[in-house]
Amino acid sequence: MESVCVDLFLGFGLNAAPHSGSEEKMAGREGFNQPQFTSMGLQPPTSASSQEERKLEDELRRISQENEKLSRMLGEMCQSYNALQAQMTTLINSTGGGGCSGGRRDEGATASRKRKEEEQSSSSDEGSISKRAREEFSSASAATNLITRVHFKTDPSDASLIVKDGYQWRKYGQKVTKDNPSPRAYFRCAFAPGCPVKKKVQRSAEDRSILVATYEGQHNHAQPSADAAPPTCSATSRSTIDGSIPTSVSVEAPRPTFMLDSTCPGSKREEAPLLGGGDLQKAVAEHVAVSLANDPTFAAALASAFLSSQTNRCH
DNA sequence: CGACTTTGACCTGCGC
DNA sequence: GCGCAGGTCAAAGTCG
Repeated sequence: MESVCVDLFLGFGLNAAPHSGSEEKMAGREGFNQPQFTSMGLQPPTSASSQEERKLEDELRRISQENEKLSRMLGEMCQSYNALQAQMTTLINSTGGGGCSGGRRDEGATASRKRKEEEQSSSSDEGSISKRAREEFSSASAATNLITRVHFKTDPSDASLIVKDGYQWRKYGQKVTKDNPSPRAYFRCAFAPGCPVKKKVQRSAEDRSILVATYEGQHNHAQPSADAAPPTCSATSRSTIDGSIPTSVSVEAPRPTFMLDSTCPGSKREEAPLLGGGDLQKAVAEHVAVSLANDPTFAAALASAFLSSQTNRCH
């Protein structure tokens, strides 16, 4: 298990000093503003500051401070996470690799594994080969296991458990589960032979108008159609596909990873668990950039600053 | 007739 | 070891 700590001092756009973290730089208005405008490709205001500009500066300063605060909080979280991880490692080492219940579970897993191995070694027909191949695929997908849950808002009168997400799925089973009266449908990716991705679709127990799709694994092929988007895409684009609207997306991973809000377009949801170090940081930066680009407040402030700088240049 | 869906049976893991 | 629940298989049915 590797520790994940993200340097999230957002060194783009609004904050001109990504790694300085110094408050002195923000103290002086000149030192604070100039790099920002130049970093955005804008000319700094040439005339005396108008009231609007001052307002904007205040806003920028406030955002920067908030940014710094969040970075500090994240740093603390990383520290406590690493401390917990260290504690867990020492605990595991001291107990010889597992507790009572875990040991029993491991025994069971070993037993079933042995049984599987026996079956594999004793059989040699084609049926068992394909079965073995499937098992290998599923274990391979388990190695990079990524569980994504997507909630789709649908018409409650529509009883179908079909969620069109751009991939081709083959239904291979349906089951009524204990915790939910509505049946759960099981799908396998049918686009590429050997694609390990599976999908479970079930209506929410609380709200029957919501379809909960659980994706397991990662596609080993490109997305089949461009018009239909994967679950990462915006609700508006998806709602045009089949009328079902994803209301929220969550990602679960077997080891600690940085979670991205997958509801935003352009975020790298499915790649998140594989990322580490520089890639992770890059993805985070991209994600934040996209989020800011979609933030109407930020866009308005940017437009206003641009207009103001242009007006000042003309005068 | 092939591709896809349905559905009961079977398999597997886990708790007791 | 037994029973339960979730997951998967595969034969039968359906559809274009």
